Amino acid sequence: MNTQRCQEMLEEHQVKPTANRIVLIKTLAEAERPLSLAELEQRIITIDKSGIFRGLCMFKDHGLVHVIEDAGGVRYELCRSHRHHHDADDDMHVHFYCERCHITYCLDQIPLPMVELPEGYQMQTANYIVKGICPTCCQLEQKRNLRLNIT
Amino acid sequence: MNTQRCQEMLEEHQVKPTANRIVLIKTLAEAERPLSLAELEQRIITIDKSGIFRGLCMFKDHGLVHVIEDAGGVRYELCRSHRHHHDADDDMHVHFYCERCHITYCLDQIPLPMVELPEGYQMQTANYIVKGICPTCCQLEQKRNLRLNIT
DNA sequence: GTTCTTGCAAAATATTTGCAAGACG
DNA sequence: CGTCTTGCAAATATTTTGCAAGAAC
Repeated sequence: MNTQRCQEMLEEHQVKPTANRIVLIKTLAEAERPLSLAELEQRIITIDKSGIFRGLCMFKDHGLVHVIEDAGGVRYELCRSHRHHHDADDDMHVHFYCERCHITYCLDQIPLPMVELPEGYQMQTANYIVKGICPTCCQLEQKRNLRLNIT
Repeated sequence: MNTQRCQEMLEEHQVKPTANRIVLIKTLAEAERPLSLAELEQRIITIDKSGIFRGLCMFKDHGLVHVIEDAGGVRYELCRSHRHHHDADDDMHVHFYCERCHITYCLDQIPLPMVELPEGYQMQTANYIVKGICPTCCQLEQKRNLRLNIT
């Protein structure tokens, strides 16, 4: 996503487009998966972690990012939906957390299956995280097993 | 769950039933919702937090507890399924995290909707957390609004 | 000027480990 | 004995805040 578009996106969500925020949203947009605060820190050496943190809080409050909690901690992902703020949005998909390599994958192609909540519960958002072994780690393991059998 | 049953449960899962572990599993069994390490610490004053932590790790490794990550951090819940260890188990249900009171509710009656994973992903377990406002907080808010209107 | 934003340092939390003493068999 | 378990303290890691300097308007 180009700088121009990032700026627009911030404005659409009533967030003043400062230089830092544009960098932050751009980084999130370019990420292939949800990133933790620490990962964002690594990718954005120009902004202090407290600045990244505060930016993420602001984005969260304005419905710009999804917050995903998994075994690796809290991760942030740019929200691509068109609704704003705290409404349930239409860009929710399943995530996969690999217990081996600790990467959280977006399964964009799998929309969140909806459930009927009991009376009185009001949904704002939801997270569906499947945990297990990712294809890469599966393959590695298969190779390793093969090697062990041969030896 | 009585002490006897707790002990059996541990043994069924190949965990040596020490006094501490029986207390821990009993506390989990009596909990009406998944508990965090801090909450367990409050409820079990006789065991040090490191002991609780290590107990939970052991239980996790032996398939005795489910680990649930939500906006309130990591929580543990006794697993009532019959399968052991790392297999996907049959006691998975949806949870609801209240953004207002920060309580995580078990929606026991709602089983986890299953999704078809892309080729190569191997599921071990899954978490589905719906976030929003719980019935109690909803009601409180309605009352508050009512009051404000009258005033 | 006034308000908003930022970086730095530090505080507050939360999680995890080392180690020695004790329990268990 | 030798192994496993436990409590305590401390190390790590993570998240969050206070504050003063600077930027934006």
